[in-house]
Amino acid sequence: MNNTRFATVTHILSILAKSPDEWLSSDWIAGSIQINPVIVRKELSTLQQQGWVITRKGKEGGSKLLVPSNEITLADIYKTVKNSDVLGKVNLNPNPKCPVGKDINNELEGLFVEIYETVLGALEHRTLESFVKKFN
Amino acid sequence: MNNTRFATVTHILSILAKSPDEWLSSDWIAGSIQINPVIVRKELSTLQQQGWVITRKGKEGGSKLLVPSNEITLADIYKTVKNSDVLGKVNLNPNPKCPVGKDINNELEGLFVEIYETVLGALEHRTLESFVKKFN
DNA sequence: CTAATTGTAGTAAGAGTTATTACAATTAGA
DNA sequence: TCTAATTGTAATAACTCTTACTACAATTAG
Repeated sequence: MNNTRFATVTHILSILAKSPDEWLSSDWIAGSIQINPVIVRKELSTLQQQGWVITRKGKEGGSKLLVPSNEITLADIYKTVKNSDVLGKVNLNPNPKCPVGKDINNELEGLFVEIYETVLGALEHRTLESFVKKFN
Repeated sequence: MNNTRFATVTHILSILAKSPDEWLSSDWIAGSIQINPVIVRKELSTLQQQGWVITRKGKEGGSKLLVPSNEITLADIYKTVKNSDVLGKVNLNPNPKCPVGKDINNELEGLFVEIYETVLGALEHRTLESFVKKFN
């Protein structure tokens, strides 16, 4: 991955988890991450689609966690933001007349799945709750 | 990662491993991957720096493996081509006045290292030799 | 009614990726 | 020695992705 979405979403969720009873505005959250509030609103929109967050419009609006922080794992977050494979992409048209070219994409894609599952395994046991405990 | 370098380098090494006694030209290799020969020459240049490949210029030139294919693991290849972390990048300037912003980059970077090592662990037991056995 | 806030479209700057052209340097073999 | 094939590498272009930012309609509390 070559973006900050995992970091941004994890930061947003951490802040929400620290104040589970307050409606926090996108401007306030953006001020902690020091990024543009529009980015925060876009990520909050995907977090709503996940069912993790509820958002209220208008004055005194903002967002809140809808799910206990021990029910969200870092693996869940990774699944939500992942947009590329750990080992990158396969080449589009390897030559089918070559013994290697003919089969390499099958082999690589199998490997990509295996590595993806390995990463999920390493993230599954870590919850948002345990991640947030480190901040005071 | 968001590029094809792992796939390309693995393809190049696989082809070299299949014909360990021949000098294979970048054009020939490029024809199997169906990418531009200049890309292949660039990757061959990094493979020479690794000490994995020897290249001969001029007419009848080309490249050959310099190391037995059971001494190169997919983890070695990943280390060579990796240019981003599995979980992406941290945000550049989280707010130090916020308890989360103050420490999140340390936490995330520790996590990134842990995931990197997990991926290496999953790739270490796979050699180029075993990978190449699948092609005929 | 007012002020604060979300939702979202549109645009722009910058970085990274791949393909491609071009050509000097090198080398085997006739 | 000459020729043809090949590597090494710089330069450029097209394309995609990422982030920042502006703008503004829609919503809502007080």
